[in-house]
Amino acid sequence: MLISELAELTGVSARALRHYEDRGLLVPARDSSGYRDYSESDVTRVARIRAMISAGLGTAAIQRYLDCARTGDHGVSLEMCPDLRAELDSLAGRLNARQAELRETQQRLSELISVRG
Amino acid sequence: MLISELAELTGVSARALRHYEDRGLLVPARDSSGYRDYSESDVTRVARIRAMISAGLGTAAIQRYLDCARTGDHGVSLEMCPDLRAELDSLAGRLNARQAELRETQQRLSELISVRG
DNA sequence: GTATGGGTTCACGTCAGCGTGAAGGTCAAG
DNA sequence: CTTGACCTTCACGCTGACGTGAACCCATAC
Repeated sequence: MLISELAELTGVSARALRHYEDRGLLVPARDSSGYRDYSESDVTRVARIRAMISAGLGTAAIQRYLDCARTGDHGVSLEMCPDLRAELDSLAGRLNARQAELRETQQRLSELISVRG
Repeated sequence: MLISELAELTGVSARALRHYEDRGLLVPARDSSGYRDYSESDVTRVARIRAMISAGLGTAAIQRYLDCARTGDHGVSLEMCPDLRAELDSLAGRLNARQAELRETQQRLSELISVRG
């Protein structure tokens, strides 16, 4: 199918799909005139990519682990690959750190507001 | 005093101090040879700048409101300027939104980890 | 004189996932 | 033939507080 069709089906912009190709996440076939030709299975592949992005994974990490992912009854899950567990734990740690920073920022902001001059 | 001295006193890099000057937040005098010549009061001014940055304010907003700030017994506080209240409330709203997004991300990540394949 | 250890002003790099034209080829329809 | 709606490949813009050389001036000690 054409890129606009896959974009429609997945709700992901055509630009984003091209971006995924640049990152090596989703490399479709090409027809005789150079148009990208996506398969049906690419719909679920895009879903996996989106799930991992929304979980905070970068495209580089996604490329390393995308083939560990599968779509099950309860949404997207990941078959364990070596190092994947560590990578995810690391990411969770960074998210927690960011969360703590954000709370600090909110705290300082509220002080700035409430203390008054 | 020289830029390196102020940097040492405040713990802010010389590059950052020059950046603040570019943004119009801290514009020191110059000596006969063109060197930046900071005053003692610039130490507290840098503290105010850092406090506002760490509260999530951008340099543009800081420039508009820096002179509303003062250093009191309980840290940095802000004298109210017109529009400042609204600006801070707006910022607080964005921080809350970011916080919510982050929690969503953490949620999706934990699902990715716990569901298993 | 010169080897240092400052200082100065540009100005691009960083981090990242796309948005957004720009310039031009492809193809079904009027 | 000519729209017009797609497609293609660049390649800069965005968000923003700095990091990091590059190339050059200033001052002090040797």
